[in-house]
Amino acid sequence: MTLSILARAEAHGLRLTGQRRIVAQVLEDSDDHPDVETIHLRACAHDPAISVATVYRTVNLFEEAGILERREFGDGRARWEDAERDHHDHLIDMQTGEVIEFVDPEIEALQERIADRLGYDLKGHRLELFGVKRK
Amino acid sequence: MTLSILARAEAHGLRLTGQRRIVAQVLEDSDDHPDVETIHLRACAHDPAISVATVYRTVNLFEEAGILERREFGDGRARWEDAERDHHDHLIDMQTGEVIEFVDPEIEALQERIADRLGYDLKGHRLELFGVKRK
DNA sequence: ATACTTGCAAAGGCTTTGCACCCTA
DNA sequence: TAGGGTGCAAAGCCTTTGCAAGTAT
Repeated sequence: MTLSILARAEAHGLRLTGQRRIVAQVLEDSDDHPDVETIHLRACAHDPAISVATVYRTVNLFEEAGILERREFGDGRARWEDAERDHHDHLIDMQTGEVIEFVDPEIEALQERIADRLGYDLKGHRLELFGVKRK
Repeated sequence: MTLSILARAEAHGLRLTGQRRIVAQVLEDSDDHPDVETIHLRACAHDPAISVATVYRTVNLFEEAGILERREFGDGRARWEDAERDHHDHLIDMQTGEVIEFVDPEIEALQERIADRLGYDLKGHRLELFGVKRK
């Protein structure tokens, strides 16, 4: 079972303000990897008064609590997603910025093996493949 | 055989100014993944008058020419390295920012297979594993 | 009631760019 | 010489932060 973002925030003892509930809901409803600007835009649909600063503070807070994960796809801004989503990796189209999610069973094993070889712990690991779509 | 950065710049018809020669030399001599600030610092050892703006313009120019490759390790600034270095991947310590280079033959095959499956061309591909060192 | 949160606007860090001057080919 | 390059400082973007006012517990 997986608790909702809000439930996990509460479990972490975080204060549940109206703004945090909204940001949590927005990310709960997102299947993509929204940046702060996008999250803010979606949050404004619930409460037009919410500020970008609060969105920044909330996602950072949730990240520290292990509720969200920050992604960097090379376009200079952070993307966010629920840390409890099923593990998957990303393929980024360096020309269009498009993000493809995929799962490959071998990658799981490979990542562990490499981390092991190098003495690293890949909890919360990610794989990023950068490429361009074939014509 | 692999031409020097400077030789490749010349081959691309780029104008070889004093500043570009220096930036090329600095990167030729670098075994790490310097950011612009670091490149500028090293360049100043050759010519204290070189400006950061020129370093930015030069690395971007060299990237467009396929001479250098830009890396993003999640710390908000770009790192640069010779595009002709032997292919390798990176493991980034998310706590210290340390960058480990490594090569794994299976990754080569895996990357190709995944790219193939997804219809992508991974020329100039990269793998980034994010983790923290085991205690 | 108190400690924490928010909005606003200013500031920070990295990168790009306009402009006048300078230099390579 | 002519077209491109450089330095400087200003501006752009994304993100963080100081402060006064507001709010969850």
